[in-house]
Amino acid sequence: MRRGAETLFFGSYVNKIDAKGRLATPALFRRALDLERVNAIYCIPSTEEPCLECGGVDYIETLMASIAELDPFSKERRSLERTIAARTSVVALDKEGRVVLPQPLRDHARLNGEAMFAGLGHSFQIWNPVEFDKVAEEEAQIAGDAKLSLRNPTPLSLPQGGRS
Amino acid sequence: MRRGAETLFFGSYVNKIDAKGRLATPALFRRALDLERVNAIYCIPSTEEPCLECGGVDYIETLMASIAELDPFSKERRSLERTIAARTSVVALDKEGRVVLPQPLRDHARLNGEAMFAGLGHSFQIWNPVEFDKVAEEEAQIAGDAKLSLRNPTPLSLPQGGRS
DNA sequence: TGACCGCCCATAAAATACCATGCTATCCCA
DNA sequence: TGGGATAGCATGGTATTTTATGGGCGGTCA
Repeated sequence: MRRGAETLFFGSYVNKIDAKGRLATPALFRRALDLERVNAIYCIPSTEEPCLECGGVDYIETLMASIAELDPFSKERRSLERTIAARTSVVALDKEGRVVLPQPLRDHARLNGEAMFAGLGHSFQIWNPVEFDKVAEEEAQIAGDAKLSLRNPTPLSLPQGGRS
Repeated sequence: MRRGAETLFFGSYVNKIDAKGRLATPALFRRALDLERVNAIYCIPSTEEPCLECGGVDYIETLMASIAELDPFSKERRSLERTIAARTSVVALDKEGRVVLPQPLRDHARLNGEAMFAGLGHSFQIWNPVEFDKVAEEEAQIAGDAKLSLRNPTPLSLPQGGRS
């Protein structure tokens, strides 16, 4: 089982979409994906934002597994199955690691000339860079407050002793 | 699991940044990093100061794990994931233990000719030495006061809570 | 026919591996 | 105790590989 930070998605990258609609997946993300197993990424249009929720086969399996734990006849389960499984696109990579996003996905994320990959750990998102910038600032504000409530907060800046 | 003082980051070091942007990681820090597992350091631009919060794979995993404990659908969690995972750069070391910091990181920490590594125990920071000196005096004052109130006045016991 | 898709190859720039040098602190042995 | 050998480290330059990006070509399906 692939576990550990080397299989996580970190950082953000802006790549171009060429005339044929091709978009290079960042090299670091390709390494985090288990492409040996399935040479594709799984994309779900976000229900809340103009972006795509994406991940590799591990990601979609984890998602489906958590749905499977719900009561088979519950309303939640059925609506989750519809909004997730049915809306998920499996997008294959070419030999150079590029994907061609189906038109509905491109529309949802309002993509034109370039696309931004934003790492989220076990998954990542694809954004129009302009749209991402719009939410980034407000985002940082919320995160700044939330950070204080973490059990293991980010190390603060107390310098230890002098310079040697 | 690697736990113990030999895996902690202590001391401060100033190294040069060469024409290609390469920067040697201090040898003692390299030993504290678990480079066998992942040959890289993880760098996050500090939201509060012109410096980079850095650590090895253990550091980022601890951070991500504490975020993972939050409600998966809360706004706080999403914001933290985006401001931390998406802003984190995974920077590989070359055979000599040097890193090349991406331009956005160099800009954030205002680095030019040289960079300072400041140990923080489980993580470390990278500063422009000049900027560091600006805050060092004030910080030493706070740390000095805090130490007086500790029952075990060792650097290891400095609470990670607040720089108030 | 024409839009589209999967495959192949080309290329420039950027990232990375490889090799070399000089300095410093340490060790060893006379 | 002193001085030469040694090992580790920061640093510098060069070669090789990756990576993002561009385009071509034949097949397919409506």
